[in-house]
Amino acid sequence: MSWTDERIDKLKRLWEQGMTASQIADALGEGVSRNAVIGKAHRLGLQSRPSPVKATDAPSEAAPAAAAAPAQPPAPPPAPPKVEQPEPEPAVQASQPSRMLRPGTPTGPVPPSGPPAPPRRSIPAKPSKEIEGKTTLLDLSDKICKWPIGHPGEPDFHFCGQPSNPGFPYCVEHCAVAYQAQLPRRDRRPPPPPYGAPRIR
DNA sequence: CCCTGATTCGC
DNA sequence: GCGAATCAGG
Repeated sequence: MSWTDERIDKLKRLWEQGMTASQIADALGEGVSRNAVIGKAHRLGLQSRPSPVKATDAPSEAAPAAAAAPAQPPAPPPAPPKVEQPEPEPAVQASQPSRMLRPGTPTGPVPPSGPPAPPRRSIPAKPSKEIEGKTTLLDLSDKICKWPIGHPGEPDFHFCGQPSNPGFPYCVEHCAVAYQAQLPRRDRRPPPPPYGAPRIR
């Protein structure tokens, strides 16, 4: 397949929107590889994005040096999984599964001392939600609606937290928002995907 | 293993 | 110009 203006345009938009090369690749359709996307993106002079590999660092010997501070984490907001066209909705999402949602190394309580901790009860270590009243990153599971409320970085950013629609990352309510085929508004079926709805892929 | 983007190089 | 193969880090 060739790079028509149309496809190039789509590539640009999606790339700048923060989609990964492979996501863009299969968004562009069959016969487009991740490499093709990356190659084209580079040839187009699109802004390179944080790569896992950034070698080309040749410090001779003494080279501790403070690593550059990551001003902005490389997690721009891809939109929630629409079935078809992107549409300005909650333009925020916890996109990739565990990889991106991973809270990172537990910086938590440091077990300092020798004596083995006696079995504590009475305080189930599950403060965040019950106390905060908000569903945070740490509360998420496959049973919890991960629909973002607010925007990442904002102080009160949290997640919906309702029981998720089994098989879906969101509750029924938000599934209805997230999964919308681009159909004429007339015959757009109002009800959200029911249990066991076929997964789109 | 999976993923990521970057680069190379034959076509 | 294109993209598979390869590289290299997460």
